[in-house]
Amino acid sequence: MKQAPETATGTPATLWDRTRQMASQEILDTALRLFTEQGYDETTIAQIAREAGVSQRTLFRYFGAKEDLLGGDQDRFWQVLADTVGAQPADAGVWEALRAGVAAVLALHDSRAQALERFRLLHNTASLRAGWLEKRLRFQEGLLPLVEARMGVAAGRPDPRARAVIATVFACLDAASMTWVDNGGKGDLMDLYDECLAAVRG
Amino acid sequence: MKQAPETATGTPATLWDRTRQMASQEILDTALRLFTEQGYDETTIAQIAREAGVSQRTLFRYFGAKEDLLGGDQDRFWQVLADTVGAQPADAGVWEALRAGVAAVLALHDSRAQALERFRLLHNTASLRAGWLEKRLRFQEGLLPLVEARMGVAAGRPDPRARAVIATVFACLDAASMTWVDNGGKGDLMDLYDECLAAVRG
DNA sequence: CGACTACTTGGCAGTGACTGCCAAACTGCT
DNA sequence: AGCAGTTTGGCAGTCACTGCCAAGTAGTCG
Repeated sequence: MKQAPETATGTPATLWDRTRQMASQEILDTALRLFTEQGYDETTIAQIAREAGVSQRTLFRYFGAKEDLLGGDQDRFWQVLADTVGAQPADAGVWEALRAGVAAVLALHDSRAQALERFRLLHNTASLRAGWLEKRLRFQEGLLPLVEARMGVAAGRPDPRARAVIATVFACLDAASMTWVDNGGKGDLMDLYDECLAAVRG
Repeated sequence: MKQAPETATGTPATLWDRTRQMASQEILDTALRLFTEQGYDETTIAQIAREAGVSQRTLFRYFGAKEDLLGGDQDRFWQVLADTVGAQPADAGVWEALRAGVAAVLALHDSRAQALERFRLLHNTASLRAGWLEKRLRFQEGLLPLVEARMGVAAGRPDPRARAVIATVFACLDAASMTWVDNGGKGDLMDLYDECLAAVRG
């Protein structure tokens, strides 16, 4: 399992990489379909593997856990968010910088419908939500230095403020997306996010 | 498994209730001890059951899941928080009301040392944290009407603001308790909470 | 006191997610 | 073609958790 030397053309170089790519996509599509059709908890790994045409063992090699089958490549999301935040001008405030990052990630979704379906599953399935929150929290910790630098915190005494700001941003994103899902995907998620932040920050 | 008809004296009426109480406490103590000694993931249900002197089956009847073995009676925490918020004067703002609830819950811990140990396990164990966050999110939803009433939201169009406020409060509590743990339990948690909220709300 | 009921317990088998291990199949390079 | 490195599938095993059933124990009524 080496790095995939992605060429600039978008087509991976070797057959292996192409096969991996296809298998991965097939598994992801099958999983999302089954989750949507019969629910997350009611879908077993065995079933996904069978319908995707791979062994369970291979499925677990591609995706380390069942929850990773939803939400596609989350690492990419986090990467984009962190990069975007880092790329904001130095004189931009934390809130603006983070807002830009959130916007960049939301723009990453394939389609509005697919995004809605993902969020719906995420918010309605306890077991999924748990894992998702956990993963996100880990990312929040990773984001910490980036935000701390922007806030100019003293390195000596531990300062909770950066953590609080990051956590609040995600809290607002949660509130916004939950309301969005409850509302059947009507309106713009980013508007809801702004509304949440306004409610919090006065 | 009926309601325990707790008498005013604090001593449960029947032998059954007393036995249940003792078994429950024994399990909880054993679990916390083992978790602390060897870590959450490294401790199996079988081991806890063995050392607590009950069968696995019985253990699962008392506590539905492994994560419930930490944090004792969380339902009580939530109950206290909700009650306290509800008991705040009508003219108190949402933020003050929620702050009072948070303070009430934090005051519930047996000892500072035990609270620190619980938080430490919670923040350092991924699998635990996941379940905890999930449970909390469910509680947040339960708190929603209480907060909405206090904010005077219109019933018609779904409004994300109440959710955002609640989520932000917990986000700050998270940031505060994580920093508290990182700092070895020095200082007052409530002060850190206030600092977080100040950083967020300007 | 004895019987009858209600509740609790423990064991057992089973499910489902997930991991380590090993042999077989396959790709890429010479 | 032939070797080396990579991927795959199957198998057995671990662990959390559940349903089921038989046996034990507490409470109650005659």
